[in-house]
Amino acid sequence: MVAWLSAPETVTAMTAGLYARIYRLVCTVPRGQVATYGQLGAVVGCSARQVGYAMAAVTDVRVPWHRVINSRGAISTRSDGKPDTRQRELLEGEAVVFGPAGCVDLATFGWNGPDWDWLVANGLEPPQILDSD
DNA sequence: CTGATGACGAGCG
DNA sequence: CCGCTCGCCATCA
Repeated sequence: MVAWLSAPETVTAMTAGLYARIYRLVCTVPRGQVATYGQLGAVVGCSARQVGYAMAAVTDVRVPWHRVINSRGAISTRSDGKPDTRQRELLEGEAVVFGPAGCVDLATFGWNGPDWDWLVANGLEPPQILDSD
């Protein structure tokens, strides 16, 4: 499952750490659902910016990057200042509905987060487990 | 090491 | 709801 690091020699060491976790997490987002940058960042322990930065660096086609949108439920613009139309097409192909404002209803299509088993399997402590006493 | 850069997010008017 | 500012922090020159 590390095929996206097919050329580690041409990639800086960082991609093997944070980016790999982000990509692996994105791969767990089921079809027909969407996750936000901040949500993913909260799981892997980084800011939403880093998640967006990681998505920009995705090259592996197996990573469902199109299921990652911003907190408003809209598709973030690329460096061009325009949203990637391909992303919307892919999501609509998974029965994800866009509202009149070009936004997805996160209450309906929002991802609930990774399973506990996934977190443990990836060596991540479940977030927000504040058992007082 | 220093400074600039972003597929972001929360606030504010 | 819309546009703008500021904080965020890994990455890059």
